[in-house]
Amino acid sequence: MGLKIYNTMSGRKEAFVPVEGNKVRMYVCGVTVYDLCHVGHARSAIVFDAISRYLRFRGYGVTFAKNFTDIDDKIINRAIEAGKTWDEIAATYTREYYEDMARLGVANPDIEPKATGHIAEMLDIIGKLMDKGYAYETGDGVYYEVGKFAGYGMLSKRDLESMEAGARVEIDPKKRSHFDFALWKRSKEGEPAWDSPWGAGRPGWHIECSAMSLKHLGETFDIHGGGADLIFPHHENEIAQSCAATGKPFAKYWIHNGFITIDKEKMSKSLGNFFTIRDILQEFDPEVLRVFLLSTHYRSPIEFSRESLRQTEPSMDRVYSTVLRMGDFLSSFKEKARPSKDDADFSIIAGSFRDKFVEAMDDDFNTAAAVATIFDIIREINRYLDKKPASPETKLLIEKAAGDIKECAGVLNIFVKTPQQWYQSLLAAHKADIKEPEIEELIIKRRQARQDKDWKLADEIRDALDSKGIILEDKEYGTIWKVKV
RNA sequence: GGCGGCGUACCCAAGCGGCUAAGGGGGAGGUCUGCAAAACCUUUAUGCGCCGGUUCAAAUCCGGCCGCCGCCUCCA
Repeated sequence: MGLKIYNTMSGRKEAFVPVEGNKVRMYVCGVTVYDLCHVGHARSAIVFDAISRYLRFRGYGVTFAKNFTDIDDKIINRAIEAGKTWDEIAATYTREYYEDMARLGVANPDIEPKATGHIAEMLDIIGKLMDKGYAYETGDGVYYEVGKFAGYGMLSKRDLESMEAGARVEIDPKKRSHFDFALWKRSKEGEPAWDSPWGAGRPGWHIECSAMSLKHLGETFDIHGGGADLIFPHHENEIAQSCAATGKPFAKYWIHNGFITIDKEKMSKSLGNFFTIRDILQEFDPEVLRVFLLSTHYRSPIEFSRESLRQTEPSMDRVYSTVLRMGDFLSSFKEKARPSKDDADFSIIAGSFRDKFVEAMDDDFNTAAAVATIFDIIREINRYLDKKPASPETKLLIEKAAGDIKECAGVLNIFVKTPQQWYQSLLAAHKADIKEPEIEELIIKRRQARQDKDWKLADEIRDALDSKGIILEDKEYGTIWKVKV
């Protein structure tokens, strides 16, 4: 069994076979840098980050490109509102974007092209489309004539005729069809502009992705992704432009992530029902958001709420507690028993973990099922350690299990902190009314009380900490603190 | 109107023709513990929106119905 990917183009899962050898070239539509990102953007970024990491884990040589749309009407409008220049706005929100991504554990793609850095390439494609008769000029600029492209609608499964019938927007009389879209927009006075054979102007939205993917990944590449709302018209238009210009197939696999909803409605800027990534990270550890988003299959909608994020915290705490337990166990391990049936049983279970993880991810990047395999192995480790194993096998088995978890969870870039970092981060995220030194102090005080068998005082200290959201756990080697989740 | 998707326990969520319907959260009972916490064990859907049908076998396929959502305008 190999990797299978749901291809929007065919509407079904297909065996993944790269265009060339084991090289994978993928392009994902990035953000328009005119405002802070919301959790919908976070989902898309995290999903494709996990996909690219998994492809590498599977041994593919991945080239991952993700663009920035750094010139468009929203940026221009934002600049006017803010009394700044369009490129200042783009620079500001590009910087903010990187900050958010870093916190969410999203790696930078290999190539991060910007639209304004590819004007020449865009003009080249527009020229080809004009030469081949797919484009025409009006007083406003250059338009792509969708009726000329036979395959138009193949991705979004719609035909021009039925769309024309349902069109809800008034028709621009200069365009030959309502669905014709701008390749080049002639600029008005005061607007940013680049020279072109069709007058000074700026590019239409869709052409940038055709130009950048073509330049950096070639005419035909493996994976093209983005949010499901980009299927039409953005990706449909990219196909029309690219295929018409090159005469070659464009992307082989189309991957689209589902939306985040709030009260069942799509989270979006225009509806105003969004949380920015910043908003959420004020209250939650970034990894909580990441785990939450990866706990649902990437194509399914996710109903977003703080309540759901709060449900994610204890589940993660379970993993970190066990990581801590394994560390403690290994550092104090003493061999004093012969191999037993417990060792053998655990060996079999632990040995299959990695395969199960891969099986889940191979099935169209089923991160939800993959995360579940981590919880499975966590339970098995605890069950095994509860039996106080101490044979020569034991140490190796726990080391291997810990290593496998680290590797597989690492592919999703989750559970990568140390348990201490996790508790400290939770302490901050929960805005606990107590600092670490104070907690340590109280733990020492309580230790004395316990030695004196002053259970009343020991319990008072514990209750006091509990009221501040701190839980104490008495272990063989001492007492540790955790954040109540 | 056209196209697409969704409805699985108290909550979140896998499963997409065949082992007793994953996993997490929560609840109940138990083991352990000075007491706790954590961990583990047992338990919590004879059932997968409703009604029919196909099949030896259906959350899973087909038809109808109900409810919800998305795209068709910028949108991750």
